[in-house]
Amino acid sequence: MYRHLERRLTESVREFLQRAYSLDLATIVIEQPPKIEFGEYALPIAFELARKLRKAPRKIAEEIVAGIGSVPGFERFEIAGAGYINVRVHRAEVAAALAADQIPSSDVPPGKVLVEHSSINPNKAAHIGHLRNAILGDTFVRLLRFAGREVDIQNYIDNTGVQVADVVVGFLHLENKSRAQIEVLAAAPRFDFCCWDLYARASQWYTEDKQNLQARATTLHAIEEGNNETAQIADLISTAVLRRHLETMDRLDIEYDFLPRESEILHLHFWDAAFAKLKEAGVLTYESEGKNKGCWVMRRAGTSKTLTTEDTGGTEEDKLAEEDQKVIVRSNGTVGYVGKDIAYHMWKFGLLGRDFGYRKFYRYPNGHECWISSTNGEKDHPHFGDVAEIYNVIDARQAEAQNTVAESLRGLGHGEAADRYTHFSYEMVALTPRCAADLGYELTEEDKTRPWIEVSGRKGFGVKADDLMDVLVSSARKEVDSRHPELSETERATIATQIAIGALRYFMLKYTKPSVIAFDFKDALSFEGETGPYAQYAVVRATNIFRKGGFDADTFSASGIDFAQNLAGESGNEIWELWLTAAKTSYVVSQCIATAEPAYLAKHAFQLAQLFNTFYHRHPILAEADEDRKKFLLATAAVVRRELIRVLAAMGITVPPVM
RNA sequence: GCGCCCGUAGCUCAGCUGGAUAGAGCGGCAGCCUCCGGAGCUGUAGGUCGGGAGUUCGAAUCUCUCCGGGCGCGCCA
Repeated sequence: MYRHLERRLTESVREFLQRAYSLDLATIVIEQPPKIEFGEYALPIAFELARKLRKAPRKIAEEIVAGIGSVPGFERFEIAGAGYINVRVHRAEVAAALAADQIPSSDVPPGKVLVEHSSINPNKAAHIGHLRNAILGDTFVRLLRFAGREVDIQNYIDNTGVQVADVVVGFLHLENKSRAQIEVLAAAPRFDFCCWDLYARASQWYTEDKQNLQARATTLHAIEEGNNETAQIADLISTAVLRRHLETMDRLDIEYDFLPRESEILHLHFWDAAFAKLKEAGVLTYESEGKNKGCWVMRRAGTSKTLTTEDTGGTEEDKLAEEDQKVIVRSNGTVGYVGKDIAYHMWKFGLLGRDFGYRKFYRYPNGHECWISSTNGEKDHPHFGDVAEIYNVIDARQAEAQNTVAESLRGLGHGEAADRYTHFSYEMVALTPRCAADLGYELTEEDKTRPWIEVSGRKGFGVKADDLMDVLVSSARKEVDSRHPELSETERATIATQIAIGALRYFMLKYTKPSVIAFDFKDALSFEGETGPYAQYAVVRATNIFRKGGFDADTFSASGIDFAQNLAGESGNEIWELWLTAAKTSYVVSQCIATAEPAYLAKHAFQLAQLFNTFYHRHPILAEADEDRKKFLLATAAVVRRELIRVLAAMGITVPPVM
C-alpha cells in the first residue's frame, strides 16, 4: 500500500516537472518526514532543483505545491522549512483499504529465478556458518515468492572434492573400516557428527607426515574417476551426510527443489561442452610459455584490460599479464573448480546445450519432493535450469571466483545473463574469543585481542548447527514449561521449537550481510529485545485480545469504523504510525529484493512489533467503553497481527498459539 | 603489492540513492502488574559518526588521503 502510493507520488511529481519545467529526472528522492505529524512522505526535490532553475528552494516548492494539483490518495502538499514538501495521504482511505486487505496489483518480472544456497561440503556436520547461508538464502526465496516470482531452489553438492576424500581417507586409513562397517555407521543417527571429528583427525594426520598426503591424492583421483570401490564408499558417505544436511535444514523449514552434484557435472561431461564454447569465443587462451605454460587461462575478474583491440586500433592481440591470468584448465588437461562452475552456470541459464538426469531423492514430511542429479535419471521430472535470473548465496571470500564466472558468460556474448547473475555475498560467522575459549580453543595473547576467531572445519573447531538448535530448543523449553505447565508435552515441545527457530532465524537475519557475525551463545540464546521471540510475542498478545474478547482475529470486520475521526489529531498520530508501518510490508520486501538484503525485513518486523507493544500497553482494548473506539482498536490489532504474521512468515518464522 | 569489505553510544549493530534534532538492542541507573500487559512497558545517563582534506546551500552518507582491522589474490575447492 505504502509502496503503491509512493509510486503514484513519484509519477505525479515526474509528470509535473515535465509539464512545468521540461525536466526529466532519473530518480525522484522520496523520504519520510522525521515526525508522523508532518505527513507520510517528504520531497527534498526543491533543493535539488534550486541550482538548475536558479530559484530559491522555497519558491520552487511553492510552485510545485500550487501546480501539482490533486493526486488520488493524497490529501495535501505542504511546504516546510527551507523548502521541503511534505505530503499527507488520506489516512481513512489507506486504513480502510488495509483493513480490508486490499492488495494493489503490481507487475511481476517474467521468468524463473534460481536461488542457489547452502552448498555444504557433504563430508561433515553443518555449522553456524552454513546456517547463516541457508537462512539468508531461504529467506530470500520467501521474499521473491512474496513478490510473486517463481523460484527454483538449488543446493550444489561437491561430492567429488578433497573434503569428501579426506573423510574417506579417515575411514579407510585411520579407522580401517570396511565398506560394510561404514554402511552401518552411515545409517546411524547424526552420522555427520562422527564425520566432523574424523575430518579433523584426517587433516591432522596429513600434517604428521607428508607421505600421508599421498593417500588423499590417490583417493581423490579414484573418486573423480568413478566406477570403483573407493568412489562407491565416497558416494555412500557423501549421500548419507547430504541426507543429514537436509534433515538439519528441515528443522528450520528450509527445503530444496534440486541437488545438482559435481559427480554429474563430471560424468555428463558438462565441461567438454563448455570448453568448446569458451575456446571458440576466445574467452580462454592457451599459454605456450611462462609460469602457466600449457594451461588454458582467462582474465581474472577485476583486473584492468591493459591492452584491448579497441585501444590498439583493432589489430594487436590481447596479451594477459601473468598476474592477471586465472588458470581454468591445468597443464595436465584437468579442469579446475572455476571451470566446472562456469559450465554449471551456463547450464543454469540454459546456455550449455546439455542437461542433467534427474531422480527423486528426498521427500519432505509435507510431501514436497527434492530431486537430485543423476547420470541416468527418471523419465518424468520437473524442468530445472534455463532461468531468467540467478542468485548465488556464497560467502564473500569467493567474490573473485564468482566474478570470474560472470565474466566468462559476458565473454561468451551473454552479457544479459551476466547482468542477471547476482553473487549474493555475505560475511562469515566467526566466534567471539570468549566463545572460542569456552569451546576449548586455546587462545594466544594475540587471539584475545581479536574481534573474532574464525571457525575451522579442518580443525573440527566450530559450533554445529544441530547442537546450536538443540541448545536453543531446550532453553526455550525451560521457559515454556514454567509459563505453561498446563499444556501437553507435545504442545510445549512444538512451541519451544517454534521459539528456538524464531530466535535463530531472526539472529541470522538481523545483521546486514557485509557484517561479520561474531557468534556468542549469550546473544544467540537471547529471547528478549531485538529478537525473533519478541516479534512472535507481539502476535501472541494480539491473538490473546481476540481470544479473550471472543472475536476471530482472522475474520474481524472493520466495516462501519470512522477511520477519519479515530486517526485524527494527536492521539490519532500515534496509532496512525502503527497503521502506516503495517502498510509498508510490500515496500520493504521490494527493497530487500532490490538490494539483496533481507536484514531490512528483520528490522521492519521488529519495528512493527515494537510499535504494537507500545500501542498494546497504552490502550486497554477490551476495557474500552466506547464501542466504536473499541472496534477501531480491534481493527488496528487485527491488521498489525496479520501483517506481522506475514512478515515473519517471509523470514521463515512461525508464531506459537501461546507463549 | 593489487582488489574487496569494515571502523557510528561501554558492548553488538542499524542509518550510507547526500537533507529536518544521528537511532535500536544489550548492559547501567530509576520506575511500572486495577491485567487483553513482564519473552513486556516508561524514563534516564551515554556519541570528536577512526583522523584530515575536498565537493555541496547541506556530509555519518559522495571523492581523495592517512590510520586501524578483516578477507581474497593457488596448475586447491
